[in-house]
Amino acid sequence: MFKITSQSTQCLARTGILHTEHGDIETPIFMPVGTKATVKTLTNKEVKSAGAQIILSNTYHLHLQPTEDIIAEFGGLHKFMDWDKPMLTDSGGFQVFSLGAQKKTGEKLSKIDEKGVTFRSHIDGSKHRFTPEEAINIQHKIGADIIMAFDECTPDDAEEKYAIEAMERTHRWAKRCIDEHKKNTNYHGYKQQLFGIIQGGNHEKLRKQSAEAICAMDFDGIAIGGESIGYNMEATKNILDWINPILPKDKPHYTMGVGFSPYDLFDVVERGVDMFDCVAPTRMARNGAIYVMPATFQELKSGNEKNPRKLWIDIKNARYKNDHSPIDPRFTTLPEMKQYTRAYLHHLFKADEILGLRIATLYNIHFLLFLMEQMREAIREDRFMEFKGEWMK
RNA sequence: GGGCAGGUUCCCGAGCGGUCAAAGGGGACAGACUGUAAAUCUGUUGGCUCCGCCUUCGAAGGUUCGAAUCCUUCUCUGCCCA
Repeated sequence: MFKITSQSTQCLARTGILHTEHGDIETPIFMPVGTKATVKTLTNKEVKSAGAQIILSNTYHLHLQPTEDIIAEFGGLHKFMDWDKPMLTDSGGFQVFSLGAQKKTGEKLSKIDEKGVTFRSHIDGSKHRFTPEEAINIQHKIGADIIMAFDECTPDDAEEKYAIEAMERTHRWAKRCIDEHKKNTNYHGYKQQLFGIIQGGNHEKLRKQSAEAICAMDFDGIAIGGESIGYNMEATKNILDWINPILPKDKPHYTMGVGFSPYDLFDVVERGVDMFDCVAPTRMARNGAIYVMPATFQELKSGNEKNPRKLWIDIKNARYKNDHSPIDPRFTTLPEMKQYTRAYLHHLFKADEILGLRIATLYNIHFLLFLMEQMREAIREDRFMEFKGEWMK
């Protein structure tokens, strides 16, 4: 189901093909996020034109709206949303974390116990219950090619005591997910693969322990989860270094939530990661942040940047008001991008015009996916580290 | 010509004797965004030699210890009656 096609001699980077019944995925790959059965603002055709091979959706969101039963009646999410390529659903494990966080109001929208999680809908406040079994059943009905075990996403700053608790619960839930999935791996008549998720917070001992436990189970792929992954790149690199000796080489490795800065992609690919997803490119696009090539960023950076990994411009900045250049003259692989000037995109954002969100989203997704294509090529030609070096200098 | 309502910091708009450099929006400017409660959120938005001082609420004059707030005249805007 997963075949490695080339292995770097310089680092752990590798290329591979992940086979699904809706098509093959060339890895390493970035997966755009389409939480509610849409990559926000884009049509499927546009998502494909950007180079997407697989997209994500979310169990929790689709369960609330339109519900898995509606989707199942269509024969699954592929048909419901007319997406014929591979798809992955997150289990709702992340919402245990994000809805469980204290918001301004002080209310928590999720509560965890051994059996599962009780959620309060962020839409209407109604009460919902997820157990590992329920999360798998919903994902069966939704019908993504790859489904995720129901886990407990550990906060970046979790102390050891809580990290152990969350990790051990995640392991027990992982086993329950496998048992439930085995009852029906072909709900809609095609095979669904199940990936397990490693937790353990920022603790070396726990990460290794979790890797051992998850890798020993019968999963089709291994995901590395937790808030730290992606959010804290130093921690992410450490965690990957700790667990890499334990990870099975012949299964796909998936870091959940990586892809905020283009630089982050290099760090995980170098460490043998095959798949990753992130809401950042689409969300940031909607907020006016547009990825640019390193040389372009050097030209345009203001000096006020707080984030050292920043590799985007804020098109809303006044400086672009009358800028006649294309968004990034160094990045024009999507032909229509040549025709849009910075001044025009700036105007669309300032005027609250929807087209601005669409152009920016298409652009950012394409940027990362094109970068992935170049990375795969570099790995195949065994010059990944040189390629990385060109970007980092 | 007569009557009424009103002119507030970039805009709209609160304030109606001291706690007012003046609420709240908007705009502008900047920052953030990481398995999407996100076309969202945060900060700044008169000047300065910045724990304080100066200038500001249509204009001028006045009352008062003290006025954006009260009085007088002028001026401008809107509506109504001739």
